[in-house]
Amino acid sequence: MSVLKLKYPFSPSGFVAAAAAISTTTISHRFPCLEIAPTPSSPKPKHPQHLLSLLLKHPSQPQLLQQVHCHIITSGLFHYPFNNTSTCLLLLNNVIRCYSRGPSPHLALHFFRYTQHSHTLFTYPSLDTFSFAFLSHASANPTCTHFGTQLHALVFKVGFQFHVYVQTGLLQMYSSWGLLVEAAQVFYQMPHRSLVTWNVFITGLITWGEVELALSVFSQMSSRSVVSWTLVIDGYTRKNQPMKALALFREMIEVDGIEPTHVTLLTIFPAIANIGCIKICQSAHGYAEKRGFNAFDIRITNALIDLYAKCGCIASVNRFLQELPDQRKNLVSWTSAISGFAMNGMGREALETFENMEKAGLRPNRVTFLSVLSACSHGGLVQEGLNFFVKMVEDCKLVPDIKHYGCVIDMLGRAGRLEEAEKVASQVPHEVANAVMWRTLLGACSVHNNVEIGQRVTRKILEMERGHGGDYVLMSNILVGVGRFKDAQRLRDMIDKRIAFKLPGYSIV
DNA sequence: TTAGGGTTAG
Repeated sequence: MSVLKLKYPFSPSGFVAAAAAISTTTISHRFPCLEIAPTPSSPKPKHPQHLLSLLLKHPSQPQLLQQVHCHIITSGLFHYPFNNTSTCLLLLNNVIRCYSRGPSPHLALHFFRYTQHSHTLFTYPSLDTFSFAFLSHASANPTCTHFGTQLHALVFKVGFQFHVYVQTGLLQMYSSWGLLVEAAQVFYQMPHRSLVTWNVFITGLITWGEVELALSVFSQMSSRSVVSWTLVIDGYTRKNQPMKALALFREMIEVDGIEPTHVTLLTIFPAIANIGCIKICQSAHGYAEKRGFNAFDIRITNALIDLYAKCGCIASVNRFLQELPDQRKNLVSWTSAISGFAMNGMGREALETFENMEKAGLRPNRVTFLSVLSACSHGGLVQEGLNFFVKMVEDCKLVPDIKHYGCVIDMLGRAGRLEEAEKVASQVPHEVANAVMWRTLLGACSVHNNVEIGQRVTRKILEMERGHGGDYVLMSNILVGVGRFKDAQRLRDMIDKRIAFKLPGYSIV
């Protein structure tokens, strides 16, 4: 279950021992920081209250945050014995918090290392519970395991091992690393847990695929919020168990009397799409409409466009496009409609929608191009598709990923232009090429009975993956198509020898 | 202070 190993064995005593092993001097040695002390040439430090006000007013402006960070360091602000050190601590905490919520949370750790310098006012004993909660939030990614582990040790050293916010932060940190055993240890050793603590633990379990465990934890909660319900519903949606997700959704409303939020609806829609039942889709739409969700929230409307398309009801997609004013439509609205036309084989309508989107002044992104390429592929619009690929790269300067290449290969392959498809596949950058891309081409070789390319492609696939039984079956079918029955049988025999797996197909219709 | 997913190849 765990993907990473703790440096110290988990147990409170283990951490206390680890904490004891890390003395003050060791900490500053491990956190080398800038040796900056105020000099006559240093800029005059602004009052910490001023910097704090700026941060609180604009908490999500990365440039401002970095300027405050820079000013604190270059002015040596934390070296001055200000009277009101609590303001300085507030400033320090808010810098860490803003970094932890932004795109570069590791910068919070760089900043923290600076404050660990022996000449600053803030060495770890003066930090408060807020500092530790924000620091563990900033460490919640797998690149920060070394720092986070030491942070846990520090928590023991300063005596916050029973503080709900601090421990919830550590729980989230371990969960984000996939260290669910350690997360469980933190969770079960907490004498008091908040609702958020439970939800953080459930989130961690679901993120790493432990949905049944998550449900078990969920069932132990004395009171559950809509967030708790949404989390487990989402877990079952992701696990491809849409009926279970729907059953939980109903139970939430009928048994616990909890009203869904927009997030709950956004979670339940993919489950309904997975079932593909238009009746349930209409019922969910009616529910959202009645509660006023889609009148105000474009995300709900976009998700409904996607849902109707996945249930095969393209008339409703058209109705949304007509009734939704262009001012309300955003890129996701247009892209969802294009993707909907694509998956329903309506290439021309997808292209027309793309044109309308551009007329409305929106610039396509990579997902839009992927949808339109898929539309061209399914609609047999090869030249148009190739033009779109060129437009994406040359006009819009977007770098294609494996899915875009996959679409182009599929498009050429379906049209029987196998040599060109093979050429594109062989030119895909090595670092992004995958077996799926070659498998797409092998499917096209099977449709067009091309043994020569089929054999080359099969070799390519087997160099990458050997356990996918469908590849042997496809190639074997190609050989049967040209009467090479013995070769076909030999390939089928390889499925057993190489322990490849092929789930037999079935139909309930 | 801490929690929950709008669109993405085959």
